[in-house]
Amino acid sequence: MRYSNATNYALHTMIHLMLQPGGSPVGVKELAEMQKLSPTYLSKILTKLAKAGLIESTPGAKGGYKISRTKQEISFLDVINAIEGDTSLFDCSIHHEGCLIENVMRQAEENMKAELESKLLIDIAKEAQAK
Amino acid sequence: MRYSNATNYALHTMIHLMLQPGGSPVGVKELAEMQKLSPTYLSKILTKLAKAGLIESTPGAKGGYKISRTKQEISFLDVINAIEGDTSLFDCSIHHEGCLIENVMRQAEENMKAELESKLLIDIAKEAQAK
DNA sequence: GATATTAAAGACTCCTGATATCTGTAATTA
DNA sequence: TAATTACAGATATCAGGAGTCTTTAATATC
Repeated sequence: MRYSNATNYALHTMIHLMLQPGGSPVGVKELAEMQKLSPTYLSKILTKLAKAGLIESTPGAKGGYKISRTKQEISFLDVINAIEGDTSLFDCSIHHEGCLIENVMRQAEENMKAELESKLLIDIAKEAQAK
Repeated sequence: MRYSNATNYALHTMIHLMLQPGGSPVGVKELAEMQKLSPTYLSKILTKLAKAGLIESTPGAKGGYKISRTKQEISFLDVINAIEGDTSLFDCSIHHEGCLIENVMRQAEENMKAELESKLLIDIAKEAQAK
């Protein structure tokens, strides 16, 4: 099991948008070329991010995408949930109520999610810019 | 993304074997009926667990499977690694060296793994038995 | 208002891996 | 020897990931 490629693309795209000077939106074509993806495929990912409220889209000429929320608010977990959906890593289909094994797995999952929620994109963006 | 059903079956089987009195092995048929699986399918899962050194198999009449390691040593992570393989949840295929995003994801994964390594099957087995 | 530009949405294909069963073979013990 | 079991392999099915193409809707600029 592993996170999908789409999540990887989404994270990189978000970082890139954050490093964009001014409020001018960036077109899908430009974003797609950077990661060597087809614009239509990346569009699907961007649409998910937009529906989650992480970015804003403006159609038409000179349109594109830009960060919508205050940059300081967006965490890794926000992006992951937007793409993967917030499903749980483990469901015990055998015992339908209060499986002890499921409890342990859920607890471990929470530990990971907590870490991902505390990490903000803006910090990584600044770090990347410094290089 | 989620853990496979096989991991779920493996965990439940391990707990069951731990609660087995004495050192007598348990046959596949009995283990399979309990989880309503075909014996051949469960055999594959058991083989993985055996190759990982978590259980031992004795063929022949009155044969079956039993816990091999000292019970106190086996953690959730041991079982998961035996079934899922030791893969990482996130690989950045874009930047091949030192991706900042990958670093964050790996750190979060470590948090989860640490929790799963600290949880021992024997504790859950005892808890289940108390009920 | 017409046109060019861009995002949005849906249908579609391809492929991998998970899930699961059945059959047959080899090994071991009663 | 006969019964029981592990073990390997082939097969079928199904879901989801990955990605492309086409059409539709919205916006800005001339």
